[in-house]
Amino acid sequence: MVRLPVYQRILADQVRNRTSTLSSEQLASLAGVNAAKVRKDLSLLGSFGTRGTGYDPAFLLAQIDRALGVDKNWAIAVVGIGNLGRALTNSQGFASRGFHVTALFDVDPMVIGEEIKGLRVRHMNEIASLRSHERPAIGVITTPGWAAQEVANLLVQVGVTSILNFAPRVLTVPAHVHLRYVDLSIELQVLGFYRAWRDEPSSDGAEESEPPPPLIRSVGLSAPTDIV
Amino acid sequence: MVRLPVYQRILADQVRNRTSTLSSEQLASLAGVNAAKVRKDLSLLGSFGTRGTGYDPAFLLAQIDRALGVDKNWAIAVVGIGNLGRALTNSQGFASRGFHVTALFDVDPMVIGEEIKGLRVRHMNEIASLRSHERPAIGVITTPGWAAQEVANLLVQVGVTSILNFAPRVLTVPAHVHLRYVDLSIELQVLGFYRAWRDEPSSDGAEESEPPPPLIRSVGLSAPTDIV
DNA sequence: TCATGTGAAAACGTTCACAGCA
DNA sequence: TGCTGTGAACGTTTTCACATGA
Repeated sequence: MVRLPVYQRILADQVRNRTSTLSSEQLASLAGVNAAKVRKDLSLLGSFGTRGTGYDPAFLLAQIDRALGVDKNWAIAVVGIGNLGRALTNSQGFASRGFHVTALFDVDPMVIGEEIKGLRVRHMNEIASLRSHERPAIGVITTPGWAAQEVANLLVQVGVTSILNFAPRVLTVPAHVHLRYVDLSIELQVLGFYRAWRDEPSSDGAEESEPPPPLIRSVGLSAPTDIV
Repeated sequence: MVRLPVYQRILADQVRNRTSTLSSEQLASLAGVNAAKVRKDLSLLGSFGTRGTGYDPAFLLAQIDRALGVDKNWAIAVVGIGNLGRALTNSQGFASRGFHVTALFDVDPMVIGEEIKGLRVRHMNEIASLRSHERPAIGVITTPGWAAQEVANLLVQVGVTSILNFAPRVLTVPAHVHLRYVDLSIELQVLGFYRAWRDEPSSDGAEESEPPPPLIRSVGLSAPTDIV
């Protein structure tokens, strides 16, 4: 299931390229997984391929879009208009995935009033007075750590029940709120870890004699980040 | 293993707060997992807790740091100095996790020459002429999609064997290069998906009668992003 | 007494291998 | 013939439950 968005993007590419059919083998190699996985994944959505031929990219894409609820078009608010906040707001990817940014907040007077993508950055305190059509389903926190909890509180107050937190803070929210953490530097760390383990096969004399542990196969995003 | 960086950050927090002991239960609740998982995870590193009491945050943190190779201090190059590239370069998190940015590249004449964190942004073509002490172990690609493959080629040419790709492109690299994709909007999508499934319990009449699938437990970052 | 550390069981995800269909 | 779809086998991760030790 976690791979559906990957297939989605690849298929969109293929549709643009006018590819008429795509085998599980091809799709797998583009996605960097094996063919069995692709077939298993897709079979969970239904039987959308043709035996002996493959999949029709456009049709398959439509099925995945439906499964992923791209039609939902969630409203999201971004709080913290630093580099990452801007990157996310300007991102092309959101629209094509069923999200649109409806409100931007910060506390910095230098930033408040600025227009990004036609939206004026407002002071964080105005979160509480959001009008219903701007009221986000999802709040994205890209503030420094010290502000994150207060932002979360404000978002919860105004009825947000899903929060994506990029700030380097563990947040406390009511049980009904769905909270995810993203830490970009963990990705790097994993890469480094992986490298250390692969490229330097126990060249270190002082290391314990333990053989390489099973180690990292996929990384769950589950912790705060410093990138703001 | 993928959770160690999470524990790491939480422990660092606790050390700052002068917490003297921490039970697996407490650590678990901070990390958003269950206590059994925490104990299993930590037991793989060794027996660092005290029965009946818990763990000493500082000591445990030191063990995790060691296991994660924070001492390695990898050199990384960031290619593509847009919002995300800046966010990553300015990130506090890298240094504390054993990374330091040694080189910045772009193609935009407006950006080339700019100084960020004491590093001058250079033209992408200069990747090839990197001096050995700047030569990165890890390359981070935060360019638009169209530039990503060329950047990857240059990085590989200069001997980079680990690449973290934020660009919305599937890249081709030699087999010995370790490549990871990051897609920030997938996190949002997952959140939306999860919400759709939780908050709207089959209110849709036309939906298949299938009960909510097991669904997403952790998200592997494994696809390109649009955020650049 | 209380929380760790750990075998054993259960759940889960991946891979295999092939039947079934175009 | 060629590729999908899928049971069955396999391996890994998570959970359970409790013996162990401070």
